[in-house]
Amino acid sequence: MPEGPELHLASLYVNKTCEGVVFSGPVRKSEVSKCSDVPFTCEAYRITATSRGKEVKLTLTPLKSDESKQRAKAGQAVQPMDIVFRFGMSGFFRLTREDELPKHAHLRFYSNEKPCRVLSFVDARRFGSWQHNGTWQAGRGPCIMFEYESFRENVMSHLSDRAFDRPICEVLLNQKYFNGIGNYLRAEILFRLNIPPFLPARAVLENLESEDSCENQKPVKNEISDTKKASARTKKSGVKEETADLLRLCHTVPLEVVNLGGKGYDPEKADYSGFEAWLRCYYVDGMTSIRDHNGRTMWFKGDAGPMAPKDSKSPKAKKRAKKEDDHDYTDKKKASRSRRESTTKKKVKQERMTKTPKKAKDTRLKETGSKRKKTEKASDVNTPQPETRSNTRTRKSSAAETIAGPKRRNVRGTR
DNA sequence: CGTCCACGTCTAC
DNA sequence: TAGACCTGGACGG
Repeated sequence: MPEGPELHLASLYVNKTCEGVVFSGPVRKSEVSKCSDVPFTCEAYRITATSRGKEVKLTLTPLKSDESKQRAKAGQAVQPMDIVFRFGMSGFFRLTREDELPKHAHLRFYSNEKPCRVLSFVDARRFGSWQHNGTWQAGRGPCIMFEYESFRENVMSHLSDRAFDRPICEVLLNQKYFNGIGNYLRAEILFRLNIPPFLPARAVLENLESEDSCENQKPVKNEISDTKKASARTKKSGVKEETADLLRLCHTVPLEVVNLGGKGYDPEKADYSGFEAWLRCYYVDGMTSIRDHNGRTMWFKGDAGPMAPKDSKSPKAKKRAKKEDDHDYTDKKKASRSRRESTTKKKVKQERMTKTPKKAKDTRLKETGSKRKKTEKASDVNTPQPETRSNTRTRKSSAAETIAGPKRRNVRGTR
């Protein structure tokens, strides 16, 4: 879930699903999580959420009652508490019944309902984190989506910062200036403007206005617009996109994802196809990809630009699958695209660009030998898990999803 | 089975 | 500027 739009969608999800829900008791943490315990307990409290860039803040608000003194005495919270979350690569929130806790539910808030429900912070890879009594992380810039003017000002007034010595695609991941932009957004944004990703950032930015020249057109807003959208579609890349500059697209492109109304980037979910169809560049068949200086895959089309890594390594063009898992709240199915499929063309390109494909940082360790670490893993959730898939793993690729499942994607040049 | 890859930070040499 | 931190899906043998 984790770029600006997904974080914001997560906050909307919490506000929507937890509206009117009364939570009760202590906040509970999984055994495996290394994040701090959250010292909050209360007979009755509510949960609301806000987002800023790549962070979400939950506010736990105790309900009023006459006996606040007694409560305070009993160690119960009286004051609200804020908890600030970062999602890492895999974090999200989910409200479920207590007997259906998701795997990797590392922080949990229990309702006082009859069949109890639980709001969980779920994070398979555990790169996410939280901080109680937290504030927005110092050093992160204004939100690209909801603090647009100050975001823009913050960039334009700091162009002398050495941070802008780097290629534009790498600077776009600098959260001090682009709080909310992540790997798919940088690709989509640069693609819209046809900007070679490895142009020097300062050169790309220095001629932009400090104030948005498109000011009149106002932010994209959460307009669940009516019917005019259809026509706007047809003449896409009309005025708007052509006059919009890079900084403005850092604002509008993420808001497009919010307005898609799904979950954003989340291949596991049923409504991923809407997001997938929205992507024009990232992971799209026919586009080029190389690794930037930090080992992150940059997707683009055409010229890479002068600051491209010399020995440039292009990652293997892998395919991606969406699995049909349907336990979703909104089941709006769509025909799944088959856009990232054939790799034939890319292979040729790879041959040219690839020297020694460096391994993903992510995985390098395992392979370089270091044997298995000690940690005999405790169950992720301290709730007993029905350990259905023990070591007798069956390849499950054939059941459930054959109908419209992954097979589709592999359609090669059948055109 | 093993390898590669993934929406992101962090901190240590 | 490398690693470290993690799990799991897709794919290849």
